[in-house]
Amino acid sequence: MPRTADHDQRRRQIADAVCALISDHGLDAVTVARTAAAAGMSVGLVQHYFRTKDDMLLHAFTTVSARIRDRAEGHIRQGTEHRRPIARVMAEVMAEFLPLDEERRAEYRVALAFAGRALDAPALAEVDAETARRLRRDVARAVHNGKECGEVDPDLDPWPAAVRLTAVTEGLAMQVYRDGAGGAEGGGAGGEAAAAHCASVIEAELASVFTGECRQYADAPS
Amino acid sequence: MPRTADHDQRRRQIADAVCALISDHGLDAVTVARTAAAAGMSVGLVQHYFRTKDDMLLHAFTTVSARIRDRAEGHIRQGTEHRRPIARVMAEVMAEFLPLDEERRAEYRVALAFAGRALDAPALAEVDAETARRLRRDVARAVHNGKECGEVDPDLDPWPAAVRLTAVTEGLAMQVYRDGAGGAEGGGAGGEAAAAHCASVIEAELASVFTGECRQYADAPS
DNA sequence: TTGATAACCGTATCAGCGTACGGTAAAAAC
DNA sequence: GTTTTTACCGTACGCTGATACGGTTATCAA
Repeated sequence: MPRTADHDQRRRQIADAVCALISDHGLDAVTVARTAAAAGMSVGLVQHYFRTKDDMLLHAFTTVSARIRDRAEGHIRQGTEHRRPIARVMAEVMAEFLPLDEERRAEYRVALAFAGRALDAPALAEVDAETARRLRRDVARAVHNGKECGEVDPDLDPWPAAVRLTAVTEGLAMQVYRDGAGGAEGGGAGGEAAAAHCASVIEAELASVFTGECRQYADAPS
Repeated sequence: MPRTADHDQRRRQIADAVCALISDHGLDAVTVARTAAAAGMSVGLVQHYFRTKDDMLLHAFTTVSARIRDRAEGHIRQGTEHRRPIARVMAEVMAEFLPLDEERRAEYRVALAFAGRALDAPALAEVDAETARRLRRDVARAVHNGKECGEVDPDLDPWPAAVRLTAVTEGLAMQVYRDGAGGAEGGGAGGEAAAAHCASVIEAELASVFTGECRQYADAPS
């Protein structure tokens, strides 16, 4: 066998370049040539790993979606392992989706750009829908689990609750992004005020679902 | 003075063509040539009314944003004139934003496409932010008015409430769009089930803000 | 009637895009 | 070393897009 290279590593490298370009200059600025330059390779090599530009974009979107998903699921898994109150874990997961620092803002820009293009690109739309479905499913599961330990009213239907919680999260993310873009930001004080503000909204929303105390498990020590 | 033409009518005609193209084939499919064809005129005439393509898109976005805004504000105005319970009026306004029928779906596609492009087009972003601000302001006002007639707890801060209500609306719109796109839809039964489902979520959300009965005004006769 | 001005058209121009393709270098197998 | 397969490069090609521009027609003022 001839000369070898780490296929996945290369593809990730390209996907990262795509994301950086989108975040910095928008999806329209993503060309194969620019992507290659940003990834520090030639146009031909990009073609070697992705037959078409659409393949490249799809892989980039799949990658970021997976990253976001994993972060959320990891949060949940760790929370349940440590037997922490579900409402607390959910608060963290929801906050994870808000573009409050520059890193999440970048990620949000990428996600939104792809969401826009997904309107007439079924493959992208499917990825988008799938991640949304999984998130909603996870939240619904969390609410359901909340019943068993007494945080949630046993008569509450988990599905509408999950829909509500994911909806406020997404909607809040949009508002945070729009407001943060225009003016305040810059220093950090404005951002933190916004964070506190959001936290209170999320808290209010969670309080309408997680109405009881966690009676079965004690909070983790640290 | 020479040959005259209705300037605003022409510009609206072009904006409509842009929106139709976006809704049918996405923002990337919008070219000056195609827009001209869709509007039934020549490329040169489009240029006569818009110096650049960006001007054209900006005007189109401004137009649709204004339309959406006016519809919402009209709803509110009419509701307050008829002395209807504020919670009912808000429910209608929020439902107005959900892409439940094909008309709103088309509008939603246009709005989302522009939102995506707004990420690196400050002029578009400003329009987007402005409409969001105004909507939130109107909702906050409605909540505030709710205090005077007894529908809202006097101690409730209208601003976080408005943020919550607009956030769920936006988030719900996204979910409705994504789910409706993939499978069910088609007939209308699925869509109506989704509508009922959404209504219950909105109702739950409104119930957590409008906790009292409207004691000052009677409901309108018809 | 006759300019003058604005509405309107069609096309040329030029840049930037995605992709095809021929070529080179390197590493594994023998 | 030779061969073979793959990683990788640079460029040429075809196409499409936005914009520039010169020309034509219709209307109003004089």
